[in-house]
Amino acid sequence: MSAADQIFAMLKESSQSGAPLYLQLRRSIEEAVNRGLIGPGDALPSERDIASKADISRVTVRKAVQDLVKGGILVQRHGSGTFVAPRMERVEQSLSRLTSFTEDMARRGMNVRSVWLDRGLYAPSPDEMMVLGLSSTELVARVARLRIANDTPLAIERAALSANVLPDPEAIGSSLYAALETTGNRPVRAVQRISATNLGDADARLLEVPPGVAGLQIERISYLASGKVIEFTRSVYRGDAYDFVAELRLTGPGEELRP
Amino acid sequence: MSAADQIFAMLKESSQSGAPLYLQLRRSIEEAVNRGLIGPGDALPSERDIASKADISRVTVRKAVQDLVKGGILVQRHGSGTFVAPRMERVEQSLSRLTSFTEDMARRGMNVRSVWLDRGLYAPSPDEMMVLGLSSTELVARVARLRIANDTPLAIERAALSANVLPDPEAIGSSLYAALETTGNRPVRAVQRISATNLGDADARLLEVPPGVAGLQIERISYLASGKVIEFTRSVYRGDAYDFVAELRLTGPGEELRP
DNA sequence: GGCTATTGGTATTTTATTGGTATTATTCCG
DNA sequence: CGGAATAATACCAATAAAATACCAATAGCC
Repeated sequence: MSAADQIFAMLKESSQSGAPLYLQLRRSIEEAVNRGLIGPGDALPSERDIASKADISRVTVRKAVQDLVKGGILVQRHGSGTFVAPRMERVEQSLSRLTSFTEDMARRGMNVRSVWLDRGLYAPSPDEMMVLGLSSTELVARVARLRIANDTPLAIERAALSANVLPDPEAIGSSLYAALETTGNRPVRAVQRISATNLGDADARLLEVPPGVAGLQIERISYLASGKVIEFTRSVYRGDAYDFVAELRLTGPGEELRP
Repeated sequence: MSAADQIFAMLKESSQSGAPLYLQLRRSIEEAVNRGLIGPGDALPSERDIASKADISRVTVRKAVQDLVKGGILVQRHGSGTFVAPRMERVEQSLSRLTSFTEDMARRGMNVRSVWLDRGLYAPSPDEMMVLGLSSTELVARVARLRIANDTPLAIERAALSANVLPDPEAIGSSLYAALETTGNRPVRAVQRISATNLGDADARLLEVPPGVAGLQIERISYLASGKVIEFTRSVYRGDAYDFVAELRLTGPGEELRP
C-alpha cells in the first residue's frame, strides 16, 4: 500500500504539465523504482487501481507500464500482477542461518529452483573414508545439486554421507536435513570453513562463468550428538553474485569468551 | 496453548489489510518463530485448529504453512503435527577473536609479523565520506598493513577511520583495537561481508601470487555503542592459504523428536 | 495387537482479480 | 484535410485465492 501511495504522490507532485499522461506516469514509476521506494520483487498496484486512483484510463496506465516491461524494469504475469523485475546484483546470505537459501531468495522475489546433479550410492573416495570414518567395504551416499535463482545458477552443493544414514538418496525431498531427521540422525554441531578458489572448468561451466573466476568455497562437517561425523558438504558459490554476511558482537571487558 | 495464542494475537493485530490471507498468516507465524515465541521443536496448533480459530479455511492455513515448510522454517510429520524446524546457528564469536589475525595464526603455531604499507591522514574518498559520515573538510586516517606468517604474506588489511578517533596513525602499536581503546572509542558491534574476488596486479604482487588467483575479501564496518560507524576495513586474504572458520550449532529441543 | 480419534495430504471446484486485446473516439500537427 | 499519437470503452483469458470433500498416516488408548 505504501508503495502505491509513493507513486501517486510522485505523480501529483510531477509538474511536467504538457507532457503526455502516460509519459508522466512512466517517469513516476521509473523514479520510484530507482529510488528504491519499491524494490525488486515488489508488486505494483493493479492497472485498474492505478487508473482509478490517478483518475486516468486503464489503457493509458497500461501504455506506461508496458514501456517499462519492454525496458526490463517491470515484469507482468497474467492473472497475477505487475512486479518490479528482480535484479541479480549480489545476493547476501546470512552466515547465522544455514537452511534459508530458498527463503532468502523468495524474499527478494526470485524464482528459486534446484537441479539434481547426482543422487546415488558409490564406493567412497579416500577423502570420504577419512572424514566419514568409512571402511572400504561400505558405501557412501552422494547428493549434489545446482541451485538456481531466476535462471541464474548460483551455487553447487555436494554432500557426502554414510550409506547407513541415507540408504536411499533418491528419496530426498527438498531438504537434506529433513531427510536425516526421519532416520533419527540429527546433526547437532557443524564446523564450516570458508575459502576462495578459482573455479575449475566443470564447475565454471555449471555456474555459467568463465573458468578461473573466483568462487567462494564452503566445506562443512556435521556431527551427531555422539561426536560421530554424519555429513560432509562442499559447496561452491559464484563469487560475483554471492556475499556472506556475518554480524559480530564484542563481548564486554569483564566477560570471558567462553567458559 | 500459549504458542497458539501468540500467533492468533499476532494475526489479529496485523493490520496488513488487503494482503492475501495466507500471506498474513505466513508472516505471523514467521515472526512468532523469529521472535522466539515458539522455539525449535515446539509444535504448532493443528491446521484445523488454526483454521477454525482464525475463521479461515484449512486450505488457506495449509498454503501458509507449506510455504514455510519449503523454506525450511517448519517441519511436518504426517499424522503427528507441525513443528518448528531445528536450525543451525553460528556460535557467537567475539569481535576480537574473529579479527585478531595474530592470535589466530599463533594458535596454529605460526610465526607472525606485519609490515606497514601505509599510515597517514588523507582527504577522504567519496566512499569513506559516505560510510564514516565525514564532511569533505575532515580528514580520514588510513592504516594498511601486510600480514605475514612464517615469511609467507597472507593478507592485506586496509582500515579507514575518522581522524577524530585516530589523530596520530603513526602511534599505533601492534593492535588497532588497543589504540582505539585508549581513546575511549570501543566498537561493540560489527557487520562483516565475505566475498571472493580475483586478485588484481598490485595485491597479487604483495601477496606473492600470480595475478588473477582467487582471494577472500572481507569488508567490515564497526559500530560504537551509540550506533556511529567508527571503522571501515577492507581485507584481502590469499584464498589458497587462509580459511575462515565458523562453528555452528543446532538449536533444538533437548529431547529427541522421534523415539 | 488392533481400533480409533487426530493429524497431515490431495484432488476438485468456484470465485474474484489480474493482465491482454480489439475497437473506437479524440487531439495534435504537418 | 489526413495521418499519427493519445486516450477511452468494452470484452476476453489466465491466474491465484479460497472453500469443500475426501484420502492416508501416525499416535495413543484399550
